Amino acid sequence: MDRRQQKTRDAIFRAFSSLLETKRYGNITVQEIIDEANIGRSTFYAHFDTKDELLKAMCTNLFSHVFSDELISEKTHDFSGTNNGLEARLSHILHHLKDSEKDMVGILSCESGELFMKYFKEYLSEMFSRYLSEIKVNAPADFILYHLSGSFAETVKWWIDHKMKCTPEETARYYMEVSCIAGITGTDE
Amino acid sequence: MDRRQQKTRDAIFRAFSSLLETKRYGNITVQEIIDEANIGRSTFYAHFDTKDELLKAMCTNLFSHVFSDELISEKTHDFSGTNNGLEARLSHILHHLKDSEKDMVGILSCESGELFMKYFKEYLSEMFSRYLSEIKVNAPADFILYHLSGSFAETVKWWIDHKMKCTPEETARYYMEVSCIAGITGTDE
DNA sequence: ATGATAATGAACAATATGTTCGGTAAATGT
DNA sequence: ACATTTACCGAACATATTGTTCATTATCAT
Repeated sequence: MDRRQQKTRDAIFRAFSSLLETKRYGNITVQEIIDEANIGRSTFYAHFDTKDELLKAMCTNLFSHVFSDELISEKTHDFSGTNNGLEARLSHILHHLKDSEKDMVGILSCESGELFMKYFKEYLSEMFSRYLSEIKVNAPADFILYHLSGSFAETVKWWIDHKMKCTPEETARYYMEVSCIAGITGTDE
Repeated sequence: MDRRQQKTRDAIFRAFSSLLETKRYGNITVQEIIDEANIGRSTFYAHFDTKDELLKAMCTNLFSHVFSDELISEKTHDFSGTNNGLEARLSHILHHLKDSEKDMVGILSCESGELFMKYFKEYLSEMFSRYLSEIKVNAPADFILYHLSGSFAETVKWWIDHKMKCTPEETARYYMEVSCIAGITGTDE
């Protein structure tokens, strides 16, 4: 990719991220992003058609990082043996999220949080579905999946709202405590 | 309250609700609400300073209805005896929500859902706090509360996304199944 | 060096915002 | 029934945002 594109793209992301720290997504205008990023009007629209697409791109960036281990371990199928249980995996995800703390706090602010959570849950749902067969709960499978993804996403939100003061391990522990999957280890087969 | 006020207020609510059926909250303009409600520009601003306040007012309306039994039973303290357990209470809330199905679907659409959920969880959190002492889970109390409110709100969302095809009772049952409060009855004392 | 690609900035029409104000119609209460 | 209060209207207003276009300039890749 052209260095110039990368540069402006980064500038836009940074500007957006910075604005999210002080304003709600819905109240941020394209104009402000342009001003903050210090780029030309037409340049912005050359990169993103809408504000929503910018947010989506940002989330995708983040998740591709956060879930990168997931994808790798899925591909190499080497997560069956050692300490790759569900709880450890959740800790892992939280660790990655902590790396992006600054962005997270902003993105999760109110309205944009809705979109973020939506995308986040999609990733989570896919992950949890691998454990579904182990779960013995008398409810529809899609409800269980919805619940697990949703409540873990909520856990992350709680964690961030509390300035990530707990360690990822503690947080993952709490989630397991409160979840109906307490018995699941994910270390089967 | 002046009949005229009530009339325009209703018109605004109806217009807003109707718009939410086809558009996302963030993409709805005040202008559209004005046109749909067929009122004067200044009239809208005489009622609501911002779009957010309109949404908030709508949510408050809804919840005061949905949680009305809650408040009554709390006041009269007569929910200790018979079938007033937690599960029954949750069913009750779902029943009330079903009455407002049309509004719900709209409000929950994406961005506005975030605000709706926020307000909803505040009510739920207050309700769940009454059961907190009974819950034996090794995690911070505020986390548990956050989790219970959040996951029940998510349950409602799931329910609505599925066109409320399950009965409120089934839905409440699923929630209890999947929740860490399965043992709680709420019929103590 | 040069052709290709990206950023610029200004200008554009179209729309949205939030406010003001005199006039009109309807409600209230006595 | 009447006078008074109150709400609505609608037009006009300055201001801001949006999304697009285009000619110009700067930067990149090779």
